[in-house]
Amino acid sequence: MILATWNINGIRARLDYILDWLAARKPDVVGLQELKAEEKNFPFEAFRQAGYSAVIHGQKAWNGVAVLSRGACEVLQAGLPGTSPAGARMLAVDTGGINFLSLYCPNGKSIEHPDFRSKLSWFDQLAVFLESGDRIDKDRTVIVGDFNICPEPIDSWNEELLAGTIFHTGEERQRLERIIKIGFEDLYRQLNPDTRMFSWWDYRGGAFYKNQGLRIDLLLASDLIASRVTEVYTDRDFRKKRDGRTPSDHAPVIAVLE
DNA sequence: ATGGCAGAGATTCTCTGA
Repeated sequence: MILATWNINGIRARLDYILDWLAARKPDVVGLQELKAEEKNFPFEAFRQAGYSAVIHGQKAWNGVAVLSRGACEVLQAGLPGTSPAGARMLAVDTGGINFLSLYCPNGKSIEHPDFRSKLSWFDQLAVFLESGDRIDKDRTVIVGDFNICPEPIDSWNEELLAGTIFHTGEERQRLERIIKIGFEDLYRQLNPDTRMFSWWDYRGGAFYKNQGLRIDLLLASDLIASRVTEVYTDRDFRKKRDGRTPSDHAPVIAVLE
């Protein structure tokens, strides 16, 4: 079974690129983020023809999350309770016996900006939701998405330069740690304890070819599911321009389960 | 090489992203 997460930076601008990726990697369940579209503009039919059902929680212009699955999806929760002003950033479904969450966590802009405090609150609400056990069976849950936090110094291209700035603060890292302590594993780090590999590179300044990136796109899984994982990798080829098609600034991250 | 921002929305410019 192949699970994946991908911030695709605009579903309408990226559709052909995503279809190429689905054909190449054949994932079973995919969490998508940053749809930048309402449900009425989501290309359900193109995904159906590619063999995927889709459920989405969208909004106009910004944010938006979806789950693609080869099997049927039952929506467990659309939107994180208590956070509606922050936008469409969470969708939980049951598919293939797994509770699968696609998250687009708030960015926060900078530590001085009001959005930074909102970001921390959003993570607090997420922890409350997960700890409550309402709607979600924690023992068979996978949480994927763009967390907009560098978990550890190894996950940044330049911790020395960026320590204490957005994505690199103790307050953010404590929030992520609280989520993980509920009972999840960071699948990439579990299988690759010492590897520096990123999932996002800025479009600007040649950041991709200079490998100035961050690992902010994560797959978390309950211990039971984590024990079945055999391989986790960033699909770096799909951060490159392909056949003249523009990539997202994030690469897909893929986990293989036996 | 992977090449030097990009997408959406309201109007040729602003806002946002990480």
